[in-house]
Amino acid sequence: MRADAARNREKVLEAARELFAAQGFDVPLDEIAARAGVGPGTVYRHFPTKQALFQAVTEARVAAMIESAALPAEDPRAALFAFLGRMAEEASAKRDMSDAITVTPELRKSLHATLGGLLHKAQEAGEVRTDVTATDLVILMKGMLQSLHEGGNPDVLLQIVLTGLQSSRKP
Amino acid sequence: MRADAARNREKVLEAARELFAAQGFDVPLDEIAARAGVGPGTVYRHFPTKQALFQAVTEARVAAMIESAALPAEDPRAALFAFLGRMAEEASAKRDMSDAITVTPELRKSLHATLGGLLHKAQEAGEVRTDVTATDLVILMKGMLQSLHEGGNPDVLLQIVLTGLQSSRKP
DNA sequence: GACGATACGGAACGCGCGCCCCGGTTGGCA
DNA sequence: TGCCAACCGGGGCGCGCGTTCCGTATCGTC
Repeated sequence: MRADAARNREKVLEAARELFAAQGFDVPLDEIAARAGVGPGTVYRHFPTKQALFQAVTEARVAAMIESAALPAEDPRAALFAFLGRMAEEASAKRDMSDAITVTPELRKSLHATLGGLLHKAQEAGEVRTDVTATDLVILMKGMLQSLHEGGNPDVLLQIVLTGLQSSRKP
Repeated sequence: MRADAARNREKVLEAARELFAAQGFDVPLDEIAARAGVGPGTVYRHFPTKQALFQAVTEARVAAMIESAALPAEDPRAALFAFLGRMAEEASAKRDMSDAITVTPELRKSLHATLGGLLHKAQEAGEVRTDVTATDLVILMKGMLQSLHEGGNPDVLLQIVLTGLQSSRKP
């Protein structure tokens, strides 16, 4: 690959990172190109489609999140809740996290699998209500993450969901 | 107004009711016109804009929901939860309920006011966590209502939110 | 320094959709 | 029954956006 090609590819990725994070998947591709200081055609030389560019930007962050979930094997409930908290944190800072679940089937599947594992362990330990499925959880989180961009208080919303997930053991 | 004009207006409303309910606000207006058996121009003779048609379809249902919230003055927590349940029920049957919050500022304000009243009473009674605002609740509900259309189990999702809303009184 | 391959920019295309306009038609009053 | 106003249908416009195409510029090699 030619030197300037590599440079432009990096400029495009940089611009895409910023704009996807600020405005989500819906940002026009021409805007990304303009910010990168290149033409739209150049973007398409490096990425076959807008979705591919989006995936290139988001999949690393999602992968990092998922990896971080595998580390601590202590309390299953804490592990699940920490992961959900991490998701909320990421999503309230960058608008593309919630879109990633919708736009890219691969990322959605990865998240589904990870959440499913954490959820199952927490349920086996009797810490989380057993009528929730991994699919429910992904969907609920997607809704909540989107809510974060509309002015909802992140801490409160997350707390509501986390509290609601816990098993209702009658005192 | 001429007789056939009134008839067409009703046919448009009927088609709009069905299609907005099935597909949400994003359904093309031409599709509504086709289903009503009229041309797009006819739709615009009766409603100045697509949004106006949407509002004409949804505002009656929202108003009915809001009225039903004023009736029972018993347990404040039950009143709030019943209303949220009603919202969830309506939204899982008709896809336009969640869009109504987004698209029509008036309806959003009505809902905000109603939810605010119910929430405040329930909070005063110590039944609901006090760090939640009416805005948070509207936003959270909107996210949850949208989640209902993506395969989430309505009962479970609603239960999670309702449980999470309750005051955490340590047993 | 020249030449071929590679990459660039941006104009242009196709498409979908909200919205408008106009020639033809229909309803209801005199 | 005839006439005018109201109304209808649908073709068309404007716009935004993803994507493609091509003439031109640039890189790297001989």
